[in-house]
Amino acid sequence: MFNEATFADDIAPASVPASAHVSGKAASSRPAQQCGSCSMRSACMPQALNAQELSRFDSIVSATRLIKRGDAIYRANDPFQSIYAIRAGSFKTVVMHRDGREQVTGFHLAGEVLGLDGVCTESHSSDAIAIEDSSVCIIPYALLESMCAESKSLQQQVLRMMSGEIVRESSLMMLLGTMSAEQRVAAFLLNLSSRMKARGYSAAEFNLRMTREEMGNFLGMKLETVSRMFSKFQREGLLQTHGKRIRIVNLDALGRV
Amino acid sequence: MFNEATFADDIAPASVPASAHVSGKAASSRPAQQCGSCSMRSACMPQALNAQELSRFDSIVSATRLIKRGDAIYRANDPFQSIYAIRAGSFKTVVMHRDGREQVTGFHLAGEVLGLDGVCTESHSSDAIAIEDSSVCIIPYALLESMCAESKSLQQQVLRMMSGEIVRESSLMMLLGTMSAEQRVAAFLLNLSSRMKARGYSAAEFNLRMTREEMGNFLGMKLETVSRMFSKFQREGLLQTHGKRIRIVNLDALGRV
DNA sequence: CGCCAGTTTGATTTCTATCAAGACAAGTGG
DNA sequence: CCACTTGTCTTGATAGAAATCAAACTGGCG
Repeated sequence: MFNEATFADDIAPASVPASAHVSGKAASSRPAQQCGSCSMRSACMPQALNAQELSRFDSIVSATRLIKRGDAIYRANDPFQSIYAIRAGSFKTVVMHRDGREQVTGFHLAGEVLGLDGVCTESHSSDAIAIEDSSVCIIPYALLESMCAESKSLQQQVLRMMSGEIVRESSLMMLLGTMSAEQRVAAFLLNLSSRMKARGYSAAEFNLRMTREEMGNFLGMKLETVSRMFSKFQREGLLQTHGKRIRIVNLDALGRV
Repeated sequence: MFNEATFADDIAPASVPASAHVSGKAASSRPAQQCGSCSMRSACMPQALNAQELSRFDSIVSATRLIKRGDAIYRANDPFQSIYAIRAGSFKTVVMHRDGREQVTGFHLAGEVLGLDGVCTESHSSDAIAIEDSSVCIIPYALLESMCAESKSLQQQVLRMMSGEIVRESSLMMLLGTMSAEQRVAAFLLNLSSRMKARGYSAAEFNLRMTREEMGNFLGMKLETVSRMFSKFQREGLLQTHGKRIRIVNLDALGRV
C-alpha cells in the first residue's frame, strides 16, 4: 500500500498537521490541489504571487502525481514538458555516464522544483528518482512560460529559481573540487540539517532518506568512505548514527571540520 | 598598451576579419556596439530575435567595457546589476571558500554570458576574471527583465541560457565526482576543442589562455597533476604541447580515455 | 643578461578506492 | 515463531591515485 511520505518518523513541524496531507491512494495521478491551501506553499514556487496570480497559477498546475520509492518522474532524454514541485517526499537527481557511472547531482525535499534542466534542449539531461514514496505537482512548462509573460512576479520567481540552481551547483563543484572526504560529509550533513530546520523539523535529529551509496555518489566518494566518516565523527563525539537515523551532537564542530 | 584579444595566434575563423574588432583604446567603458553587426552575433544572446526585437535589445545594451587580464568584471558579493556578454577574450569564474581555497567553475569564451548567478540573491556568488585582455557588453538586468515580459523569444532565450548553465554545471559535477585525473584532463581538452571549433577556429590546435594552476583549480586537481597528464598524453601520442600551445593529435583516442 | 612566473619531473606521503568479511535489521515464507 | 534471504552498513587489510615536497628547467621580458 502506498503511503504518502510525511516524515512521520521525524519531529513534525507545528505548521504541518498530519491532516494537511492527503491520505494515500494508489492512483498515480490525481486532480491538482490548491496551492493556497498547500502546506508547502511558503517554501514553494508561488510564494511571490498575489491572490489573483495564485488562482491563475493554480489553474495551470494540472495534477499531482504519486511516485513510489525508486520510480522516476522523468529520465534523461525524456522529452521536456513539465516541471515538478515536490509536495511531499524526497528525490535524487542523477546524471549518467555512458559507461554506467552515475553522479547524483542533488537531493531534493518538499517545496523544491525539479526538471529545469530540460528547458535548454527540450529534453531532460538527468533522472529524477524518488528516494521515498513521494508526491509532486505537475506544472506544464508551456503554460508556465505563457503566464510568465503576463506576471512579472512569476517571471522573476522562475528566473530566481533557475539562478538559485546555478548557485547551488557552483557550491557543489567547490565541494567536489576542493574538499576532503571528511569535509564533504560534514558539509552534506550541515546542509541537510539546515534544510530540515527550514521545513520545521529538528536541525539536530532526522532520518536520512538515501543510502550510503547514494550519498557517496553525490559526494564523489565510495559508500565505505561515507561510512568511515560517519564512524569517525561518532568517535569524535560530533554525531550519533544508527543506520539512517542521524543525531548531530556538535553542530559547530561539524562546521569547523 | 591594451590590445583587444583577437585570438591572433590561433587560426582565425573566416567569418571574423580582423577589422571587425575595434582597435584598442585604454578607456574602460565605451558606447555600445550594434548587436546586428557584431561578429559574435550568431553565438550570442540575441540570436533568436527578429529585426525589431534586435534593435530594442541593442538599446538596452548600454555599453561595452574593456577588461585587462587579471581584472574582474564583478566579484562575489558585489551587488547584481547587469549580466555580461563576452565580445572578445576569455574569462574564468571562481567561487572562493572562506579558507582561501578556490574552485574555478568555468572558463568562458566569446559569445557566452556571465553573471546569471546574481539573479537569485541580487548579489554575485562568484568572481568573473579575465584570463586575457577582453571586452564585454553590459546588459542591465532590470531592462532585460522588462524586455523579457514583452518579447517571448527573448524570455525563452534567457530561460534557455539559464537552463543550459544548469546542465553545464551538472556535467561538471559528473566530471569532478566520478572521473580520474586523466579522464578529466582529456574531457577538458575535448570540450575546449569543440568550443574553439564552434567559433571557427581549429579544433586540433589552439592556445590555452589559462595556466596549469587554473586548469587544476577547475578540474579539482593540482597543477603538477595537470602537467603529468599532459606529459602522459604526449608520450602516448595523443597530444603535443609546447607551453600553452596545444595540438590534439588523436582526438578519438582522447575521447576514449 | 638575469629574473621570474610558469612548467616539468622525481621522490615520498597521504588519502581514498578496492577487496573482503562480517554484522545488522527488516521482511518472507514455511 | 524461527530460519533464511536480502539489502544495507561497518570494519579491516591492502593497493593505487593524486597530493605534497623538492628541484630543475623554460621562455618571456624588463
